[in-house]
Amino acid sequence: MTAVATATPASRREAQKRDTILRAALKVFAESGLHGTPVPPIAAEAGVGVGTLYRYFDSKEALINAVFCDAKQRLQDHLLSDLDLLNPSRALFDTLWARLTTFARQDPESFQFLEMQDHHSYLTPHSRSQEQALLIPLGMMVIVGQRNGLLGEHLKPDLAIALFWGAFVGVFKAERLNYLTLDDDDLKRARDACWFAIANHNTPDNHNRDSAQ
Amino acid sequence: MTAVATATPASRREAQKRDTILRAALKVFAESGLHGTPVPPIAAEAGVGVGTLYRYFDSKEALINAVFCDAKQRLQDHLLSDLDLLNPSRALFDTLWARLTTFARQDPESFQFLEMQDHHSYLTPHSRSQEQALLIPLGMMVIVGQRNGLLGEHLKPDLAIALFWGAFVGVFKAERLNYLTLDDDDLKRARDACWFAIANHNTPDNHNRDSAQ
DNA sequence: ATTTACGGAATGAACATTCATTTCTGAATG
DNA sequence: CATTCAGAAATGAATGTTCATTCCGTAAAT
Repeated sequence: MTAVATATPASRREAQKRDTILRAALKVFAESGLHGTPVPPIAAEAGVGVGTLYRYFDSKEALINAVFCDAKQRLQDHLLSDLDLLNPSRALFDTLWARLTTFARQDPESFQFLEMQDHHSYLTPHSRSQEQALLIPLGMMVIVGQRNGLLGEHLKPDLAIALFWGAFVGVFKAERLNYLTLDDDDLKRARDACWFAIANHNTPDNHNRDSAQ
Repeated sequence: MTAVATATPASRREAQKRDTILRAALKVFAESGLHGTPVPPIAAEAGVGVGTLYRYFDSKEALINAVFCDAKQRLQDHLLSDLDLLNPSRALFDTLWARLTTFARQDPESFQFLEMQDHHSYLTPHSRSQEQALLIPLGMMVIVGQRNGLLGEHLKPDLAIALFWGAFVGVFKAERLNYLTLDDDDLKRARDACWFAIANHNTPDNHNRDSAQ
């Protein structure tokens, strides 16, 4: 039956090819950096001609932005789907950590790409706004958690997130650069350490003055 | 005696110019990245001709390595000088945090440069070994701290360092990218959070089994 | 006077992007 | 059902640009 032979309507095939290129670009960028990577190797990795790549993306810069949005979106979906952030708990924290871990393990290229410094000079305002879609719900979660007495009151939400995200990235970066190997126990301990960093340490009587050094 | 008339012995002036170039390179690299940055702007920033730059450094790659070693050395000196790492205490931790903070504030270019991902592909074995000079003493400090019961036993030293360094970097990176503004109180709170992450949570009666999630 | 340092135009390699050409696609036709 | 054919898609050699590095005429140092 030819219905399946020509299985893919033109528009669908185009979308697929676009995706192939996106994937290839992510892979090559993660390996060799942004400025460092010529366009032809990306096209080769995707199995298309250079000209074809330029049919799908206006420029290398546009490609970088597309890869960025795509990866960020994937992270977002993976992290937040089916999660009730407005009911924070230790279990929710553990779930977030676990999801972050599987993301870093299953899609290391995306994870690494998102951590690159130098794409920031490339990003369009639209790409930048994509960031907020992840940060805002997390921020709300922290706020609710603080109201609940679950998380420490002292850290402003943005700071708590930066601390936590930084620690997570630091651990996986160290692993990637071979400063470290991580087994499952290590990951649980790291998770608990991060929890201690932001949780509420309620010896309810504490009125500790902070003496500067 | 003409020794003072030509106030700067040739070798000294050369060393100075080398340093000027190093500084300029650090600045420009921190602004525009590694691959992204042409050599001529570096020479211009240093106030020398391109040819001169190549008298002092064999290649752009050699320059990058030199900048890296220089910055790492500065960090090391700033962090560790006159510090007895083998007597860990909360105060020592606070001192380290404070020094890290002043480093990030006073020499933001070095701090940012050291955090770049993409220099790793450039580094010579010698540059790489430079890393160890910082990591090993810190690792020893963690080990002693754990023996003392000051730090949690559970984290292997490398992991504790990665966690702490990652969190610190995450916070300052967030500030640099304008996701965050940090006043002195925020920094103290972040410091305390990091401390909680790695400290020993000794309600001394704890024989807590770690129940898997 | 001779050596050494300097600068910046000149060189060639590597790159992002274009475009003339070829290949594919699928609707229309016999 | 086979053929045709116009338009869409794909291609990679060619183009102009940007870059790292060199080289040589000039200036400073000794």
